[in-house]
Amino acid sequence: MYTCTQLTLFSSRYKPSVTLKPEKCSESQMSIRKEKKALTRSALINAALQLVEEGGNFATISIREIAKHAGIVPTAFYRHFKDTNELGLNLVDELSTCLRQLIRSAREQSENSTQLINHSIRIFDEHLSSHRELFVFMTQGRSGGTPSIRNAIRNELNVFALEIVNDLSQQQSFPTLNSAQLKMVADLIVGTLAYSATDLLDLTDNPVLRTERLALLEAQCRVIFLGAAEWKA
Amino acid sequence: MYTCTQLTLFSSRYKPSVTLKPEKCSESQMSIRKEKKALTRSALINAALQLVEEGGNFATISIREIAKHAGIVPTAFYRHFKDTNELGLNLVDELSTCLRQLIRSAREQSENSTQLINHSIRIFDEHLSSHRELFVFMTQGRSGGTPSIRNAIRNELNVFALEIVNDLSQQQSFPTLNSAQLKMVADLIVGTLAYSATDLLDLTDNPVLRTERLALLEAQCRVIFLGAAEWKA
DNA sequence: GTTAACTGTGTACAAGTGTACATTTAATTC
DNA sequence: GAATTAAATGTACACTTGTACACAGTTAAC
Repeated sequence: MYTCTQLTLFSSRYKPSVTLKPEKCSESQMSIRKEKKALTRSALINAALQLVEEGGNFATISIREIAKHAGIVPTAFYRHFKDTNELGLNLVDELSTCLRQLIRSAREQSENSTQLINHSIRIFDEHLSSHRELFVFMTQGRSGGTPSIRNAIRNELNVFALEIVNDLSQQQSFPTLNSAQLKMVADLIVGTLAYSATDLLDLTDNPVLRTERLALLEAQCRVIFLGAAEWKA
Repeated sequence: MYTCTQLTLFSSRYKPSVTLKPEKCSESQMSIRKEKKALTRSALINAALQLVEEGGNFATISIREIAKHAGIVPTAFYRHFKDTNELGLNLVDELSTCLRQLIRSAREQSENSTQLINHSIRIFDEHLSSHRELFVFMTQGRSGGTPSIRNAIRNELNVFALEIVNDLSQQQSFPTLNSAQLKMVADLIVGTLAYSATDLLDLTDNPVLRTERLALLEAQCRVIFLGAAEWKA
């Protein structure tokens, strides 16, 4: 249907795999030492995410807690991160990769664009479930993180919105809108998704209410699309 | 233009003044003791809000910190609240009053409904500034608070949305929508406002970007209204 | 006026925190 | 193989935290 040509948006940034596996580093063979370091590093990242998912607030978890969960001694933490804040910024990088995967999955499914909203929301939902920890971190951090983390997350959501702008303009969903107006609409969509995320993440073990919430989100996206189509300067 | 007749929604709940003054308790003359207690109680509440506004995360501030800022000894905290969580639930009550004032102000201004969105957003903006602490707490707590605080905030935002439904139906803004559909739209509006709040609160000392963000919010609300008008089952 | 109730004080302690520093262990380099 | 480098350990210390407990000072009740 269309090709991914927004290289300019991302070519400058490398992000590690979101799978959080021990950083395979595929082609380049690492030295054993660096390999082990990368291993405990992602153990720390995973420990932090796990603690966040288990109900902890990222702002309150301590270096010692993280280190314990990662199976290392507290002071070893400093070999990898200066701070919990610095670790948090790395979590944002994981989030970035995850969001990009989300966009890619949504694009694959959107061949038949008649049910575009349906499809996209289902994919969003699946990502919420399969990367719960990251999205809990995202929703927490966007308003409750340190200033630098808040900014980093804001930035990722902005990039996400720009991706949506790209898609909307390539599919000519709203021919009457210029790119600034498309961005405005995309921001509204992203905001609505992010806002819903908080609710959905809290409904993990209540399938009925969760489905209801998803239906609400879908209707709201439809309203946004209807409104965007009607927009006049 | 219209009268406030949604008594059924609120008649069962009393909320203290949001001004956080020492709980005047107007008509009933309190005993001196209870009066003093109420005084230090709101000193604790104000201390917590101040700490939150000064950049602290509510989840991380300690009983000792709050007590110190309130000018009492740490252990005296327990005479008023069992927990920081219990204090947090009281902050939600303050928030509730604040949101109700917001609705009321918006209604007073909405006599000429031609610029309804403009007016409402300006009022929203003013409330964000004059009750910064409460809204910082709200955005933090909605996704990063304890489960009970998250629920309490969710509940308040739901009540807020119901108020909007009330207004929309009384003004017959969208004659084609039934009340469930109006609620869906109101939730979208509330979500968009809440999402924007996080951004706006971070732009307090950057008037230029702040104005931009407000313009974005206004455009987005317009999209929502356009879409709601176009909605068909 | 005495007694009882209650808010706020002061002390105390065990548990948890960040982090400096010296040490051990293992991989890389020569 | 010896020397070097770096990751992880272990110990240590000065905080901060929540909270139990005994106490003091005031107000309320009788």
